[in-house]
Parts: sequence; structure tokens; C-alpha cells
Amino acid sequence: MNTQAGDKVNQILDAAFQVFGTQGFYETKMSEIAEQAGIAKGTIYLYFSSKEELYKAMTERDFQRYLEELHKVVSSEGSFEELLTRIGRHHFYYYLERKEYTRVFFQSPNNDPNMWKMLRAFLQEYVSLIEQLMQRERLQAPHDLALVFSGLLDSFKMEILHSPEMGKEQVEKRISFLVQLFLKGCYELSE
Amino acid sequence: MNTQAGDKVNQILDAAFQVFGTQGFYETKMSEIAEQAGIAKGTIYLYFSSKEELYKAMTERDFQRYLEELHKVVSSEGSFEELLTRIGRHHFYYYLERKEYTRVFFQSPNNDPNMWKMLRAFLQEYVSLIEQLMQRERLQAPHDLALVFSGLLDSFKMEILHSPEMGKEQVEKRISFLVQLFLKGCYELSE
Amino acid sequence: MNTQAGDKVNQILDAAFQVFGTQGFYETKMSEIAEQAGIAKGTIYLYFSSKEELYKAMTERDFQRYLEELHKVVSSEGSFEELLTRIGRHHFYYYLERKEYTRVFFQSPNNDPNMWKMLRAFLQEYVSLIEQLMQRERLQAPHDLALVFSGLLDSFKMEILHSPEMGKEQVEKRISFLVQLFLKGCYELSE
Amino acid sequence: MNTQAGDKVNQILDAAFQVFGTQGFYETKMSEIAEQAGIAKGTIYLYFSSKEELYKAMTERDFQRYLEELHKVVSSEGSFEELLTRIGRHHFYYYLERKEYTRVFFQSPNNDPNMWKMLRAFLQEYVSLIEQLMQRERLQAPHDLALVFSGLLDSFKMEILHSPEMGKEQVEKRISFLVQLFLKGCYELSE
DNA sequence: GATGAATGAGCCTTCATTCAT
DNA sequence: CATGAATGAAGGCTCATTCAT
Repeated sequence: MNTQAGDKVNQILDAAFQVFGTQGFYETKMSEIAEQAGIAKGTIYLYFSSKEELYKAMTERDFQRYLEELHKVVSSEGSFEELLTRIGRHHFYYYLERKEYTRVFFQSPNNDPNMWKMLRAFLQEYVSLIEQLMQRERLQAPHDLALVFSGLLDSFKMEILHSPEMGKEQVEKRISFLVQLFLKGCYELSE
Repeated sequence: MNTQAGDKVNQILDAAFQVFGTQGFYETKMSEIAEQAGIAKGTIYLYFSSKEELYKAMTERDFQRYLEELHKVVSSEGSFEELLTRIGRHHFYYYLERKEYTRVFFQSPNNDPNMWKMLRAFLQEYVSLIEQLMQRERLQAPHDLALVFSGLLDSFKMEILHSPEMGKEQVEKRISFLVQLFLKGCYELSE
Repeated sequence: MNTQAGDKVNQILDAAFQVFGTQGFYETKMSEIAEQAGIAKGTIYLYFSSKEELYKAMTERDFQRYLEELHKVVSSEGSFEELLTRIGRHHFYYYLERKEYTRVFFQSPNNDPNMWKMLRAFLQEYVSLIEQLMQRERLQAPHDLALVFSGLLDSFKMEILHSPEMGKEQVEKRISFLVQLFLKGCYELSE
Repeated sequence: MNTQAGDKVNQILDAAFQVFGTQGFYETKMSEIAEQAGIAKGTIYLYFSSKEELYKAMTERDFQRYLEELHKVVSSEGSFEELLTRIGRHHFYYYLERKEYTRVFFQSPNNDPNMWKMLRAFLQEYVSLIEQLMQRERLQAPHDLALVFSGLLDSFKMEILHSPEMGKEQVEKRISFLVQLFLKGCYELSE
């Protein structure tokens, strides 16, 4: 793929991210994406064979970026607690950037098996990265802990639904809270 | 609403639960629900003004039941650990019963504000119930802990996606794991 | 199929015959057929699953009628020459009634195998009917003669293309001419 | 038109013949023709103003070649019977070479009047050539006989639809059969 | 109240044609 | 001359909703 074609592809994916992200798969019209991308409807089909395919590609790119950043975080220097905090920060800002998108995180086309395959692959890699961290800390049941920690992080989703506006300070407090809980359990928390 | 009308309403809601639950909002046709309910398409509109309305009513009833059961659990006798375990069990089996539904948990009609209002109300009440439990245990930051605990429970969703088949034994182990982590943090776990 | 449904089906088939007949399969829009039938676009799909299906059904009904009439003709009393004449008349008026339709006689959807199967079945039955006549006359190679005679009749198609307007008298002359040729060959014709 | 341009034109017409011939006018995409011709889509439009125009040009060239060969046949030495046989052979092999094309012989764009004008002109010339032959034999009603003979030849189309595979021997038998019938009528045939 | 035939707005996708390079 | 990326009009089909019976 040469530069121009790549540019167009990304231009479309950016538009798709915007529109799918705010409206969800089903409420999005291809014409809206085209308009957002500043191109004609038909042009999308030069690069993506269908609406489903476009959605999948868009999500895939997004997940890929998420994983790349997560990878950097996990590989960075720091204590266990610091790393957990960074992961939390990463996760939170990911949701925050996608505010509306968050709502429809799981609102993908139901019946596209490719979509599900891709989603599974993402989750696997995602959990695996966090698992590595647990292993380095020589914790027991690192896989389970990875799952649980990602569950904890996902509680952000609920919080964003509750109170969409959060200051930087508050965010840091939430993250610290989660990490402390994860490390010491509920009794040893001092807010 | 007389008894008969109530019956019909529930009959429709049952069908809606089945079909919406397995196919998601957008992939479900009103005719499928009618067929599942054993009535004619038009009849649905005697009781619900639109597809969105029906979805909302169906979800509302489902959430109501969830809350009722959760209420019983929270009000039941037992140690803090036991109660947390029961809540976990309740949550897990809720997801399990809805297996496919899990997939589309958030796949509600995007643009219906009533839907979002209702969802917010549910979450509020849901968290509030767990918060009470935390308060009774005289924990600090009970609201935050409630949020976090519900986040932990939601990690089941991810596990069901990973490995759809889980025996009773495994389930109990998972729940115990979550509760222990919540109580003592990651270092004091022994699997 | 009750009376009403049958009526609607025929109403649609009539409209389809008109529009497909004059415009051909590809140039016809479903909306035109709906308009011609005085119903809504969607209604057609209650009775026919697709444009191809409708075309096939329309053609099938038309062929069926053709065969029924041909059957009557072949079964009627009269000398061999008289019967051939009647068949010719039948064939000619069939084309004439379909003037425009004639143009597109073979303009069916190319890639629908059902369509081709149906067409083959029609041709087989059609030739078979004429073959019976040849057998009754104890002619040699009745099947081949049937094929050839139908080829002769089809030369009407070409004539209609040449001179679309033909009086009754002229028609009778053409038919007589064809039959005489078939009976005696080209040398014994006296126009 | 210089040699190179002529080459390109013929290159496109050859491709058009292939693709239109097997798929029919409506099912053919300009891009397929371009691909078959080994050129870019846009290039076609340097030589032909539209799909219809290209189809017409392709058909015209094809018909022209048909007429040229037919002319040679009609002008060749031989008895009347021999000439009829050669015409039959020519006609049959024309169809056979176009096997699939046969299917769509009349599947030209419906609403292009130029197309119809051209087709009429072809038929006229075609019949006229055969008519000359009839005149040379001093037959009565040479024009009508020409029409009828061409109708007879067209019965090949039906036979190819019935049994697509025909050996050389069978072909000769069919042709002989047709010619004999034309010469002597149905009673004097011996197969 | 119940029905289900009828409606028609709406959207994905195709593909002939154009035009900047 | 040649290219092929871009265009956008057009149409088949779906399905939530209505309403005469």
C-alpha cells in the first residue's frame, strides 16, 4: 500500500471511528462516514468491501493502538504499583477519549464471525500482557489476576456513565484507589 | 391493567427477552417476537408503542428482577464474606442465564434517551445496594468500593467470552477468588 | 391460496407481464411494476421473494397458458393441414399480442438457473405436443419435424420485426405459405 | 483511424465480443471488458462513447463478418441444394461458436434505438442475400422463402438449447434434414 | 381486542462515466 | 494517449408501523 492509498484508508478509518463511535454500528449510515471523510459514498467501497468490513478494520486499528501503548506501559521501568497505576491511567484515558464510543463498546454487528474472532484475539493479547506483569511480580494465579485487574479497570466504564465529568485530580484518586484495593484488599484502604 | 392484559404483556416481554437477548436490538424483528409470543405482529402495538419502548420495558423488568433478588441477597443473614460470595454467585448466574444476551448487554437502541435514563437509574440503585453492604461493614469509601466490586463481578463477562463452558466447581472457585482478592488484595491469595 | 391472495398474485403478475414485457428484465424497476399494479413496492415481496422470482413466475404463467391453448389446438378435430394452420395461427397471435414482449423473449435474467430449468421444461413440452401431431400423421422423424416446424413458426418473430403491421388477410397468407412449404417443399408452392 | 488506433479498437471489440457474448449486455461490466482487453477502463471511452455504443459496434462488426461469409457462400459455385447446405452449415457454426452467446442473442440494450435500427438493417441484408439465391433458382415468392428458410435455420438455436453437445456427423444430418424438408416437404423425407 | 396484509421511507451497494495526472 | 481513483445516481429489498376487518 503506497502512501496515498494508506492515507485514504486512514482518512476513512478516522471518519468511521468518529461516526461509528458516536452512533454505533447500526445507527451509522455509510453516507455519514463518507461525508465525515469528505469523500463520496462509493469511494469507501474501493477500500472496504462492506460496512461490516469497515467496522472490523476500524476496531482492529483501534485495538492495535491500544495494545501498542499498553505494551509500552507494561515494558516500562517502575515498581509493580507504578506499573499498575500507569495501566490504569492508560485504560481510563482510553475510555475517556472515546466517551461516546464507550457506550457502544460492544455494539458491533452481531452476526459477523470475523468480528468476534478479532475481538477474542484482542482480549487474549490484552489479558496476556497484563498477565506478564503479574508473573514478573511472582504472584500466584497470574492469569486470573490479570482477568480480575482488567475487570477492575472496566469499572471506569460504569463511573463514566455515572459522572461523565472528572477532573485530573479525581482520576488519579480513582486509579490510586483501584490499585490499592488490588494490592491490599478492601480493609487496608485509606482514602 | 387487568389480569388478562397483564398476562399478555408478560407474554410479550418474555418473548422479547428471548429474542432481543439472543439477537440484540437491531437484529431483532418485531415479527420474530410476535412469533415467539404466539401472537400477531399488530398485537404488540396494543401494549407497546414502539420497538424501543418494548426493549426498554423488557430491560426494565429484567433489571427489576435482578434488583429484587440482589436485595434479598444483601438483606440475608451471613458474614460479609458470605454475602459477597452470594452476590458474586447471583451476578454470575445472571450472566450465564443470558449467555448470548451477555454479548449484547449494552446493545440497546443508541438514541433513545429514555433508555439511558432507565439504565442510569438501574445502575444507581444497583450500586447503592452494594454500598449498603459496605457501610454495614463500616468500610471507608463505601460508594467507591461498591463501584469497584461491581467492576470485579463484571470481569465474569470477559471470562464467559473466553471460556463459555464453566462447571459449577470452577464457578465457585472464581467467585471465591474474586472475593478473596477484594478482601485481602493480590498478595494474600492462595488459590 | 384463497381467492383474495390469488387475485393479488395475478394482479402483480399482470403488471409484471406488462412492464417486463415492454422493458425487459433489466430495464424494469420493481417500483414500476408496483405502480402498474396499483400497490406499494413492498407488497410485491409478500408474494414473490425477488425480482428474478417474479420474472420466473410471470413467464411460467404465460408459458402455461400458451401450452394449454396449444394443447387444445393439437387435440382439436381436423385434417393435418388444418391443425398445422391452427398451430401457426396460435403462434402468430401469441407473438402479436406480445409485440414488444417478443423483442425480449429471451431477455431473461442470465444467471438464474431456475429460469433456465423452467425454460427447458417449457420447450420440451412444447416440442412434445407438436411431435404428437407428427406421430399421428405417421411421419418419419417426428421429433425432428416438430423442432423444424417450431423453427418455421418462429420466423414470424423476424417478420414482426420487419413489418410490425400485418392485416388479417396477410397473416392468413403467411400461415398458409408456411404450412404449404412444410407439407410440399419449396418447389410446389403457388402463392 | 490509423493502424494503431484500429488495433486498439479491434482489441476492445474482441474483448467486448468475449464478455458481452458470454454474459449478456446487462451482466457485463465495462471493467471486465477492459480487463479482458488488457487496458484500463478509461481507455475504452477514448474509442467508444458508452457501453451501448460499444455493444452496438461489437455487434455490427460481428454481423458484418457474418454477412461477408454468407456472401461468399451465396456467391460460391454449386447446386441449389449444395448452397442451401453451406448456408445451413455457416449458420450452425455461427451459433456454435457463440454457444453462450446464443442465449443472449437478443439480449441487447432495450432502449437504444440505434441498436434496433442496426439490427433491422442487418436482418434486411441477411434476408436479401438468401432471397437472391431463391431468385436464381427462379422460385416463386423468393422473399417469403428467404424468411422461412432463415426461420428454419434458427431452429438450430432451439436444438443447441436442448442438446448442447453435437458431433460433426449429427450436425450434417440436421442440416441435410432441414434442406430436404425445405426442398420437398415433410412427406418426402427419408431419414 | 386481535389480526396480518399493506405500506413506504430508508439504506447499502453497484457500476458507468469522468478527469486530474 | 492512457490511466484508474473518484464519483453519485439509482434500485432492490427490509421491516417497523398502520388500519380495515
